[in-house]
Amino acid sequence: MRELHHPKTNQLQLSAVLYALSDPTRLSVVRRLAKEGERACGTFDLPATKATLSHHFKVLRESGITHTRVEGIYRYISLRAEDLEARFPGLLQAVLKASKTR
Amino acid sequence: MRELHHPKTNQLQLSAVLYALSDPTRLSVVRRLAKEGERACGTFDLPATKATLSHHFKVLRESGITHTRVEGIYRYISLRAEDLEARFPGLLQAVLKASKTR
DNA sequence: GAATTATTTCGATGATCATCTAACAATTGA
DNA sequence: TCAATTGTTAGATGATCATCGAAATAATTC
Repeated sequence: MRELHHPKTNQLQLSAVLYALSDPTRLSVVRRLAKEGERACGTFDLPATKATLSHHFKVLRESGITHTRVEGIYRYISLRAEDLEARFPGLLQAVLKASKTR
Repeated sequence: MRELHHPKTNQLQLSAVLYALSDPTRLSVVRRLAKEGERACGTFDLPATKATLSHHFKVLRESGITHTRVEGIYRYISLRAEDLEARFPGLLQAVLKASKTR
């Protein structure tokens, strides 16, 4: 298995995080993770092909918003909520709250 | 003078706001406005041509982050801090705070 | 080992973006 | 009216992006 790259908490870039969150599909993923916790890649019901979703998961992971855990045939994605809170206090909660007011 | 378009507070789109803030040049503008208040377009000391800055000011205005006031030969830009707080509570403050930790 | 399942990667496409120069528009002051 | 100042707009360019289908990778099961 290839090693998956996860940036360290103190290396997270605000611009990259904001950019990642600015895409509606990726924000949907983040919301789902916040509400329901860790999920396998294939369990998001979103209007995009698996190739497109894989791309979005990569953007989220490389920006430091999510963590991907490989287990057998699956890849489980989770929010790096504590890391985000440590690096950018209040940001994730504000975005999640804002994302509810459509 | 042309009328400048400013979206209403309840129409602000989270995606557009996050996207606008994800650009380092635009974030610099927002930080300056937050710290020093209303400024004319030409008084930002940023490494870009006036055409490029004008583009960034437009993105900020159309996302609802800033307000542009025309006065004579100048255009004064200010943060719509109250509107942002009303629509997306805590978001601006979290971003501003995060932008200090390089 | 072959088939199945989950996901990534490759290669392509059309769209959007930041950036620039140059031209334009609007206001003010001489 | 002319010149100077401030800022926008037009048009172009190269880069990046979201998206897709198809091929590839990796793990599991038969």
